[in-house]
Amino acid sequence: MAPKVMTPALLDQLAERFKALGEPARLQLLSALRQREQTVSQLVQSTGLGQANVSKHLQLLCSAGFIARRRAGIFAFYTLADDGVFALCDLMCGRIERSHREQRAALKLAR
Amino acid sequence: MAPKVMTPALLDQLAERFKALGEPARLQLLSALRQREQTVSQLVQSTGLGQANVSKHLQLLCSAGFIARRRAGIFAFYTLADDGVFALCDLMCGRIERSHREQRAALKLAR
DNA sequence: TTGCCACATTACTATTTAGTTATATGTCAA
DNA sequence: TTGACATATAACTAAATAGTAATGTGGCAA
Repeated sequence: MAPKVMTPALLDQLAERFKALGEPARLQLLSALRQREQTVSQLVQSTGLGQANVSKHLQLLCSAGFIARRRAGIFAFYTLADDGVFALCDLMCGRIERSHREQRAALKLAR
Repeated sequence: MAPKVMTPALLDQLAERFKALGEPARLQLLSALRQREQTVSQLVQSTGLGQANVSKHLQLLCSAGFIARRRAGIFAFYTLADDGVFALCDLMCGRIERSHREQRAALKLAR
C-alpha cells in the first residue's frame, strides 16, 4: 500500500479522508462513538454541537467510511465502521508528543 | 497515546495535522520529497504547481512538522522530517483498498 | 387521520483556504 | 555597487466549508 508513486486519483481519495479527520468536531464525534454506538441526539448532547451540524458531520464521516448508520424505528444509530481510525490517531498523537518533547529539549538547550 | 478522552487542545492539534494532509497538492509534495531532498524550484517543476503556491504549502507542512528546511546559499532544500508520514498514508490506503473491495463485493451480491 | 418526535436537508452567513499575480527579501557573482 | 536568481510574502479572488435557523421527511402513537 501507499505505492511510491501515487496516481492523482489515489491522492484525491487519500486527501479526502485525511480532510475528514481534519476537523475537531468530527474527531470529537469519533471519540464519543468510541465508547458506544449512539443516536444523533445523544451525540448532540454529549458534544454540545448543534443538531444540524452533527448530522452533517456524521454524513461526511459516513461517506468517508469511518462510521456506519443503522436505522431503528425513529432513531438513527451511528457506530464506528471499525476502530482502525484510532490507529491513525495514535500515530498522529505520537508525532505530536515527539514534537512537544523536541520543543522542550530545544528550549533547554537555548537556555 | 490517543487517550480515550481527548482534551479540546489535543483534538485541535490532531485536526490541524490531519488537515495538513487533507490536500492533494501537499500529499503530492510529500510524495515527491520521498524520493529525495529537493529545492522549491525542483518541486515546482516536478509537481506542476505554481511557485508561490508550493512555497505556501511547504510552510504549512513545515509548521505541522512533516518536513524540514535547510538553507544552502541561494537555495532552500526541503526534506521529510521523518518518513512516519507514510505510515499514516499506508494505513489510510489500506482503508481505501478495503472499501473498494467491499464495494465490488456489494455489487456482485446485488447482481 | 393528527400530532409528535428524531433526523435530514436546505438556504444562508461567515470564515477559511487554495491558487495567482505582483512584490519583497536575500544571496551570489560580476 | 548592480543585476540575476531563488524563495518568501502580500494582496487578492474564487471556491470550499463550518455553523445556524428554518423547513422537510418519515416513523410512531393516540
